[in-house]
Amino acid sequence: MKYSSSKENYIKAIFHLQEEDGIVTTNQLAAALQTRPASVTDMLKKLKTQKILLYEKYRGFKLTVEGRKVALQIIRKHRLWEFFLVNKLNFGWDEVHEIAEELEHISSKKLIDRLDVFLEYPKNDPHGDPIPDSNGRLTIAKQVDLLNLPLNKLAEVSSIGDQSAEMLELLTHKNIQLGSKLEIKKKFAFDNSIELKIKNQPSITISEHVAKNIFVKYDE
Amino acid sequence: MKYSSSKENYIKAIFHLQEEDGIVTTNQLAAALQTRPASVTDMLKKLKTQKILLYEKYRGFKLTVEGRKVALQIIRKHRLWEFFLVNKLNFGWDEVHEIAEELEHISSKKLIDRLDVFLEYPKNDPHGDPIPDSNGRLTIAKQVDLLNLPLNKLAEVSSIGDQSAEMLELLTHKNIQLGSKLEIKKKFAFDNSIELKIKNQPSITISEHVAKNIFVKYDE
DNA sequence: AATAGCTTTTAGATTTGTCTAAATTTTATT
DNA sequence: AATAAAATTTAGACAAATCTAAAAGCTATT
Repeated sequence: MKYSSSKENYIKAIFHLQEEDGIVTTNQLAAALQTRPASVTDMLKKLKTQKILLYEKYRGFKLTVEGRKVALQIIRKHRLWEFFLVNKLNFGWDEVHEIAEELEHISSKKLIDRLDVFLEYPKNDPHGDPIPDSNGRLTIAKQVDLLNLPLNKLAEVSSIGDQSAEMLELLTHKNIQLGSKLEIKKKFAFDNSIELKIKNQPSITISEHVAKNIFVKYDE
Repeated sequence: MKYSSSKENYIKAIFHLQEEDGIVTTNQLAAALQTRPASVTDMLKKLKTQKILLYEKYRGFKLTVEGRKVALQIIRKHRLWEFFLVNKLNFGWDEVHEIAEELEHISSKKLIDRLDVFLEYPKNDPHGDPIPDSNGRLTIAKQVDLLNLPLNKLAEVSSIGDQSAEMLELLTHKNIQLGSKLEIKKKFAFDNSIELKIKNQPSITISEHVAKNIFVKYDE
């Protein structure tokens, strides 16, 4: 089934608020969507007839199983596009949200699955949020800093602790970015420095201080 | 200024019909957009007040300079996205049109210019149609077959004459695709075979028969 | 348990883009 | 030049998404 951009925005907003607060209210939703409570009520009724939502007036609402599925597909698209914008088109992670808000409404499922392949199945978007897979499943991957990543375990850079200009300079120089796939080849007990290999790149060495500030995710 | 998807579709359709037939009629436009003549009239009035269109009822209409500019930006987006879909996401050139119809309405100009950089400024979309540049200019590039491309002149594959399975197999094997940038390194007078170098790839040799069926564009 | 103060919903409009059916204008044909 | 045929426009409606103002329903406090 296809939904209008507007409906998709409601579905996504309800999903996010539900995650955070458990219960979502009309006023909250109106605030999140920058619209009026009356408009929200109108839309809730429509979503109810489309079985996206369980809704009884004055008594609250929440997404159905189907509604959650739709929400996760939209979130998948949003986050994959964000990853694309940052890692392929060199946008800064602070400037991609708005563009992804538009791109997430492009309907082709095939497009998004091909994009996923092209991007090599990233696990997290540039803000570190997890990307649902093709079936809408959110893999709960472990997030650890590089000091705690087991040897030879393939992992993906998911967030950076220290975002100072100095740290970013270092990361740029070593060509480490969000989404980089890497594994640790050696840990030196002497100074806790680490030798690691990023996919398609020669091995590099980083200090304990740097390793502490790079967080990665991996399966299992 | 921003225009709705619907308006953009009208603007683009008028531009294309104008190119082909010189004069565009209400009925033609209705047919092209799969809508009714009455709806077209309604929209023409709106486009007129927005100065996209010169329009006098019953007497015809055509795009203003501004309208043509808008049209070219939409076409630029459409064709760049098509190129992306075929060359990066491995879609067939016959399955990209519909997806590009959606993508062309994404508004960010910065996005499209970055995409252009990422794709290395392709001159033609997968159907061989020229891609307007960032300023909306359509470079009228020469299109010639490989036999007639001057030595050491950088050119871009823009269309394929013989689209048989055998030809496509050969092109796939030699890694020649629409959009490939290449130059001719040597022409052998003996059998008219050609040695050419595709960007980032080792040199290859092709026969006269193949060369005759590969069309390229280049500047000047 | 009454009521004041929120929250939510309804009623009635508005905008955008579309439609049908009827009217108008242009054009083509006799 | 008159009229038949075709093209175009108008008039009036409708669906989607939104709004304002007013009504209705909750809930919290006395």
